[in-house]
Amino acid sequence: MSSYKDSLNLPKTAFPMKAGLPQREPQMLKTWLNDDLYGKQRAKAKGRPIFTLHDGPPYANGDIHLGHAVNKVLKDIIIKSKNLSGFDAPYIPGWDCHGLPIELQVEKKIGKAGVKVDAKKFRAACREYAQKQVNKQREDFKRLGILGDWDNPYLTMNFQFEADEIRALGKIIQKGHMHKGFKPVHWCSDCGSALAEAEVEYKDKHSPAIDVRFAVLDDAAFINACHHVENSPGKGPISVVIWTTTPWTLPANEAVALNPELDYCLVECVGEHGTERLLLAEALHKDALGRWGFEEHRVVAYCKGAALENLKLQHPFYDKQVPIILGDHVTTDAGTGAVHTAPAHGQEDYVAGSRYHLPIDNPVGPNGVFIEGTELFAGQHVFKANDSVIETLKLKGNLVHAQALDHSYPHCWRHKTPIIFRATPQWFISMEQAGLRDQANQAIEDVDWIPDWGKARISAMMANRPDWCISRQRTWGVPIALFVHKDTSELHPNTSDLIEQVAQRVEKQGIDAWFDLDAVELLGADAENYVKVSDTLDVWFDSGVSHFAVIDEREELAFPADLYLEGSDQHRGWFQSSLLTSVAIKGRAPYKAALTHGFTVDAKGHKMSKSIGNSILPQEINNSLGADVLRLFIAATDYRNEMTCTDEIFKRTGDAYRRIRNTARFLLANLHGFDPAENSLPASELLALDQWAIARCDQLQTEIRDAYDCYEFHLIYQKVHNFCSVDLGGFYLDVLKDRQYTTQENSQARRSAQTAMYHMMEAFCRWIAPILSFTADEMWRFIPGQRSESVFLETWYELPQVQQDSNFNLSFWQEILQTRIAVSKELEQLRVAGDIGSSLDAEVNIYCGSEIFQRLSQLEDELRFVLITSDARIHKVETPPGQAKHVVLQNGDEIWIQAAASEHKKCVRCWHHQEDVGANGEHPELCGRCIENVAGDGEKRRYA
RNA sequence: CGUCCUGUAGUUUAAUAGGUAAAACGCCAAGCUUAUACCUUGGAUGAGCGCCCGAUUAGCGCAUGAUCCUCGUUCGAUUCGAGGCAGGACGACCA
Repeated sequence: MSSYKDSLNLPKTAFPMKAGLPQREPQMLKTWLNDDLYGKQRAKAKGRPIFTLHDGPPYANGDIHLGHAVNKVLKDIIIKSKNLSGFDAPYIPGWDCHGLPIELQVEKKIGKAGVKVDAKKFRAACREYAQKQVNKQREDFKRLGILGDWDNPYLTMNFQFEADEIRALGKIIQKGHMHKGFKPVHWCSDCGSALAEAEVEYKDKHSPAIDVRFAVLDDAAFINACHHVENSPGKGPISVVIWTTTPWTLPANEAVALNPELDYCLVECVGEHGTERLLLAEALHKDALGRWGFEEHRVVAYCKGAALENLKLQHPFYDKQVPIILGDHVTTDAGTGAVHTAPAHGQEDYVAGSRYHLPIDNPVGPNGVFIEGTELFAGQHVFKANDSVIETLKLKGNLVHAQALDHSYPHCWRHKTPIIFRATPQWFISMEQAGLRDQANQAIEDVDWIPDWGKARISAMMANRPDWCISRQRTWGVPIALFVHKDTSELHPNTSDLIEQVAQRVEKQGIDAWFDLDAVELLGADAENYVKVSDTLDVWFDSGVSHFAVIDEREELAFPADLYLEGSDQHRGWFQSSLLTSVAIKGRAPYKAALTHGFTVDAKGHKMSKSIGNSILPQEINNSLGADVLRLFIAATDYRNEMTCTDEIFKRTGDAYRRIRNTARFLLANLHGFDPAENSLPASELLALDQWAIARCDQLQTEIRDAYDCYEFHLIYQKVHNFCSVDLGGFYLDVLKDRQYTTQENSQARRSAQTAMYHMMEAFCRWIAPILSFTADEMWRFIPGQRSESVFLETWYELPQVQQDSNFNLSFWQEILQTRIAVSKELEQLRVAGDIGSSLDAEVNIYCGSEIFQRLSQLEDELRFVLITSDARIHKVETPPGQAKHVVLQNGDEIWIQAAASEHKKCVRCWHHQEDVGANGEHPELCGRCIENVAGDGEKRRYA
């Protein structure tokens, strides 16, 4: 009996069932890197149309998290699928290397620049630190199976990048987009320098809170503006009352802001100043009057804030007049609904002030002391000056009320002292000056935003954004390499040439070339009239010019990029900074399409974060399930929304992975002994079922390629997984087993099946390669036949054309499948009753009308193989026998099924129950078919 | 506080100019032992409330058939509109 087992062609393969990905992947990776797979891929793709996916540089600080993995893997899937589609799709990874977070890390180690170490040493330490971070992150990215030019990434701190960034700035100046202006920044008078947002912490502070009169100059005009006046407009001088907790900012007052929509009321009050009329927001007037404690008061008139725009007010202690302006930032949370506006001392005030073209005069010096010439307060520190201001207000009779208040206030994180807002000169890229906003809006139209709501999002941001302040007062950054006149602040007339000269030096020595530069070297005698700008560029400018410093510089990339792909936070970040610089320099967006993905969240839909402790590290998954499972998860999830990450989901993904792997393994195992060059059959000689399998593959391949082209990877996962379970496991491969195992090794019947499986394998390996990269390339080496060293050097597989025979077309097989399902249900009944075990223990009779009979009988006596029963007969009848089970198929066809255990003996070789088992004395345990296969010429199959 | 996005069985995803909401996984059971740490077949449950019981398993009854909730348009809404809830992205505010 066992001797017959040896006569079967059982599956055999060295491709392991157990993936062992955590161990196997690093080995595979080593091979890729040692063999320079990426370089070989580039060489092979040379001359094909270029597809440029330009990498957005992650910040070179800290370990990578799941979000990084999602981003990089999505990029990698696209790059790999584009290469398979016949593009030359290179991948140049990048890193963002300058900026505050690195400075802070380095400060912790060696101290603050300019205090404990000199700036040059500090920058060297930053460079070294950034490089270490890059190296670390690079290893983690590689581990995910991402193929790219890891030996030549772009770093924003590369000398060439730094030089090109300065050139890019030059171009933007040339096109007239830059201007110098003032902007209030967080300022610590103890540090004597600007603070970044991250260096500010909020604590409670004890401040004076005062209400101040701003007298109205033209009472008549004011009363006229009111929409409702009581019987009498009242008596006494009219004032607008503001409330502030920073009295020291009053010297810089340039306006009083009202909310245009808000209702204001004029209140006649009688107090120590006699009778007067005060304006304040109606919603706050009860609170305020309670605070002020007037003996008598009544409302005499009402108006909207909008009605008072541009009326002039008298400054409470200076001889100057300031306008009433309007702004939505004015609220009724506290105060009087009238906001004292000092553009030099507040972000909101600055924005409102620039809308009204108010002066931004800043009377406060870097040490927090009022500068010389400041009337009344020169030489006083601002917080000490609060009392003087209050005294002055009292003297002038313009103090309505004063009290103390505890509130949250920004403090310097180093000195723990309160900080101030102070207007300082800064460089801007103007949105209007040379029409940048309009051009950018136009450029947005020409980009394909995926998903499409990305367009609305970035448009809204573009419409609202203020001028881009590109200057920073930092150490680790690319310099704004400009010379300005020491008196006029004008740019040097030769700025364009000078920038190029500086860029050439930076190209050789890095940014230190600028900081070390003696102006005389470039300007000669003129140097004494000019100063070197010491500001650095905003790091968003760094990455924002990568289209200029990387895409234009690298010959393997093409401008504009076909695709930028980042998280949806980058609509405000990199997508925007890149768009603005590109439009400013080149007049168009740097990308044809911008694709965004969502963020990783936990089971409850909460964002993953270190502090909550709900984050899952990619390294953990690599080491437990393997990077391919992580990649499969990323592909299987619709990345446009938030991506939920839980242990259960990863476990399910692992299950799905095993299904896919094992299906491939079974295909490979059945290709044992098959050499495509020798043994494959032309499509026309394949059995009908094998032709169907190839046609089905072809159909699926079209769907998969479409899905790759639309970046809908989750559909690919669904389709491939369903194909493995439903088409292959549940049907084709199940049916094939008998033919594979029992027919002669080199028979047409078996070679036909192997030919189909071989083509299937070639195609299948490529389908999954962009996603399950390690597994696909592992598999690749087990597919028989001559082949290149990696699937990543290939393009999509061209499946042989099978003719769609009208008798055996897809709908025919659909009907067979339906019949099979119906028969299975009947067999299950027998199984439950204990009549049969395996389906081969049974035989079925199918009764039907003549039309269906015509179709089903096409398979002749091979129908039993499709049904995996020992016998299957079709009967054309008018009235079926009563005990047959009536079934209506999906297409509406009616059949009647009768199934029963076979009464014949079981052939020990093929397990079919046949009448002729034992008929041959030499092989008493075999059926006739097996005897033919063991001792004769071999059985013939035509259909299945 | 503003702009934008998302919400379908336990899980991941489908679907419909507005027309029966589907698949796979998971779960339970069986079969096979010629894919064997695999594979096949079948099945149930998918939302609530109540009853029975010492408790479990099971059983019974009512209502109802998985598109976040509520309204609206419609013969008909998962789909269109409005409002809410929850989560997310980005920003603003704290005078």
